[in-house]
Amino acid sequence: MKINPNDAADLSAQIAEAIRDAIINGQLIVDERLPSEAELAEQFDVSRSTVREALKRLAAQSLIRTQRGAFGGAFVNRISFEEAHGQQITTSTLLLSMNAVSFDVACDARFAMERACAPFAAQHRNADHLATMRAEIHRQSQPGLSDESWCASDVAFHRALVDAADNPVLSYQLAGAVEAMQPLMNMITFTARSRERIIALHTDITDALEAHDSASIELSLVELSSYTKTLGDNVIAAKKSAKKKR
Amino acid sequence: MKINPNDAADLSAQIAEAIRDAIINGQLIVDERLPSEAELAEQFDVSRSTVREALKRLAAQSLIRTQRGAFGGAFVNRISFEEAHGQQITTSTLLLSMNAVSFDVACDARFAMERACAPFAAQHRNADHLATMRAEIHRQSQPGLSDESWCASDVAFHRALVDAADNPVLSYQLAGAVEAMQPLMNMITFTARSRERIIALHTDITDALEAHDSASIELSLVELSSYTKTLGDNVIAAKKSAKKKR
DNA sequence: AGACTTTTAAATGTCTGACAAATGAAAATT
DNA sequence: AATTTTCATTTGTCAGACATTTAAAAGTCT
Repeated sequence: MKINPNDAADLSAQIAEAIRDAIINGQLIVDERLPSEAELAEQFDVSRSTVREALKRLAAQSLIRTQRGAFGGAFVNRISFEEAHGQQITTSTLLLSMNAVSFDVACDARFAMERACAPFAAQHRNADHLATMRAEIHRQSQPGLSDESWCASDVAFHRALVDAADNPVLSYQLAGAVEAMQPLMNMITFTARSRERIIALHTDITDALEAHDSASIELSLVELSSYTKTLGDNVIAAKKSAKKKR
Repeated sequence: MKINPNDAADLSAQIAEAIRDAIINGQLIVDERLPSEAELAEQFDVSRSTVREALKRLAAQSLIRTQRGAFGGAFVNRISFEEAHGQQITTSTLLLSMNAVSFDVACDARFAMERACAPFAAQHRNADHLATMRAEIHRQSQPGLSDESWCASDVAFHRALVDAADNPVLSYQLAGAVEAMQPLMNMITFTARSRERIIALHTDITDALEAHDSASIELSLVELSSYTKTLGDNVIAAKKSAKKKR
């Protein structure tokens, strides 16, 4: 593990990169203990503070975890789906909000990926998934449901659909996409009529899932996507006309 | 922006979280300058080193960038698709390698997501995409191509297909999944016969893309997925019997 | 001998103070 | 007016100190 003196970057960034590379290409394995900060400082010929800054960078990416005390230190961390998921949400949310990603583009991506789950969900769904989805549909039909609760229930519904695919990699990717969309979805105020329409599609999806009918799930998702985009476009149009009036 | 004294976590982690939250919920906007390290140290009532460790955590997630000199400082960073993509590859690669994700599960996820792109790719593909894909197919047909070059060309082919969808969000998600799969794909040694079969499917996909025939693309992708899984299973079976013999 | 307590060494977490290096604004010079 | 120099500000790095945590090791008691 060497650092390149020609590299213009900060020492702490270079050291972090060197250790990161060692982890990625397997020179450091899961749960292996890194040398102590003092030893690393000596190895890289830098001060302990510089090593610490490098380690904090790695900790921020869940690549290592640290433990205080004797026999403590920095250990290569087995990154969990949950941790990865949390990071993905942060990144994706900011990516969408900072890069002026249009509602349509985000919506297309989200429903397309969800559609990718359909065949597996149709195959692996069990009674629990169906029960969760029907419970959420029931909650969604409740009159007087706040917009916030409606959205939360919507997420729970789709999350159950994704989880039905029984593929942790898909769940991780999808859950990230769905959650990152939330701030955009929150712009929409769901009227009673639009809720009714969405509930009908949710019911179709659940029925199709129960019948192991992947094609029908996909069809309903496409419809749901296009309907959601229509709602989004209306919000944008309303904003524009409000601006004009002003 | 306050830190919670009851929180058991390190001060630098708490401070990083406080600033991260401020960025996510819009209290700090893109390109806004954060207070200097000395000022932050005073605000949070900690030393400058602690603040610096917090800032390095944020820098590792591309949430801020720093600049030296007068009028320098830490600025909220507009995270680019490229940066996010890089982070996703690191995370996804480690996730797969560290959590004993089976080849089948990863393969399912990868091709399912790629399949999600098909309708958009069929709609938005242009001559450049087709040319890239045909060029990669041509490279793949070259005899004596190393396994490494074969894999690189395979990635380039699929990347072109994904990019044809003309949806940056999908591209970012997919490219991550495809690249994260690489270490697993590298376990496979592609025989001349298996290459031939894959090239045939690549050709089918490209033809279907040219014909705007989304359904055919999806069909070929499903076949490609199942064929790739077969190859993977063979490798695993071969390993197992080799172990037994030993 | 075994269970409990105390000590101790090692490691991370935090603080202080210092200097180096970079950088853009302002002042001085040509 | 253009160029150069100075200067204040800010991050990057270093050295050294102390606090806190932790588990092993040593000691003590029953």
